[in-house]
Amino acid sequence: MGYSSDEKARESLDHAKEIVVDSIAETMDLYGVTRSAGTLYGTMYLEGDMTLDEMREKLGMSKPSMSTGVKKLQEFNVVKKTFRKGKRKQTYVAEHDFFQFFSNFFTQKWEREAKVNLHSIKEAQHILSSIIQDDNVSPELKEEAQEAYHIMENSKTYYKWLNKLVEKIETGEIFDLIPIDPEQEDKT
Amino acid sequence: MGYSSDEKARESLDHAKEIVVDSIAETMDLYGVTRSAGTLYGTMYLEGDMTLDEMREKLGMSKPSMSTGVKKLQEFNVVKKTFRKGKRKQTYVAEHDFFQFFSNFFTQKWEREAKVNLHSIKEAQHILSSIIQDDNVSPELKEEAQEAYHIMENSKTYYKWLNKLVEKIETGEIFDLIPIDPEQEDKT
DNA sequence: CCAAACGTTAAAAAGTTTCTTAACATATTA
DNA sequence: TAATATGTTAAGAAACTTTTTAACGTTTGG
Repeated sequence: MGYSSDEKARESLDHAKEIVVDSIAETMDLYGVTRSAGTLYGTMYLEGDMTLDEMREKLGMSKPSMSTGVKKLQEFNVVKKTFRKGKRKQTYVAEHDFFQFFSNFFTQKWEREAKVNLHSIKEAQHILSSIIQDDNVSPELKEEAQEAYHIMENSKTYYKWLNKLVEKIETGEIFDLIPIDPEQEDKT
Repeated sequence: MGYSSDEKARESLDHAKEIVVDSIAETMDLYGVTRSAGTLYGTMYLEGDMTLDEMREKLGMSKPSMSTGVKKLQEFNVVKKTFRKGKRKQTYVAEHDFFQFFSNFFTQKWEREAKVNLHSIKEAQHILSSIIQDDNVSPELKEEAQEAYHIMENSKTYYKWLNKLVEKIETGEIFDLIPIDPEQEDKT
């Protein structure tokens, strides 16, 4: 039978994976992804495509948790449904290109940030304009309105830049500007 | 006495500010900043420097909440202590340059992400190497270890790129690569 | 066509975070 | 030095989120 170390090796191997999965979960937590969703992503990243039941067994959690977790990850565009030939169960696969992950995750948020804020600024500035143009308003209030208007106007520059950044990322142009370092030797 | 619209104007003005503050809070929420911390930042952004008591009054919350909220924002490097001459109370000021905000906020997180994950990968790969080199381990396990090793090795490329991105942002080089659009006329 | 499998939704429970009140330590000024 | 102001810490309460158990509808295979 041989392979006397298999049991220990299995344990070490799982432990090694765990270290990285935890680490991924911890860092995703920085961006507001819950720990369990992060763990789920990390696990799928290392284990390849999985069914809900496989996830449940691996993480020791309930199936509905897996279902909602996967759904949340799908919303972030970092997990997709797949089909495993001949299998009845649905499988899911994690985005395994971190550059794509970065792109999907952040551009979605930045796009939203720019859109939401530019919209509010428009609305607010419309109100402020009325105040500024109203002759029955005291100079003090007018000035305060002017100042707020100006601050908002100023911030638009940022949101426009953010949209540019998003575009550069979505087109992949960002990787011309900031090149990806060539991979080095696999010194196993 | 004149300025017959002042009362209404005050209300409109506050409402206009509120719209933008809410919007800022909502979008900061996307990155894992709590709603109240976001509101605090937004308020300080529009109102200028404030004392804890001014914040408390403005947001209708307790002073300890303001204290911890400000502290959290300081951790993100987007709020700083200031001194208001002649005043005893400490004042705080929000980073009012959103480009600086972006820089401070994201580079901190990306730096941490790269550091934490590269460290775990190193640790995990060390374990995996032992398995791969152990002749008492079955080929199946070895292969699995190899595969995990390879995935991890591969992901290092991303973290290195992230560090490059951080550097480009910290040095401001990013704004040569993706220029900030010149501001346009203030068409009040 | 029936029985089992699968995934999701709903409601309840558990856990976590945020907020407030109260107490405390430090600094200021009268 | 005493009294007050200021900011923080600690403990408890409230609110919110996550997780689980249970139930439901749909699909699939015998």
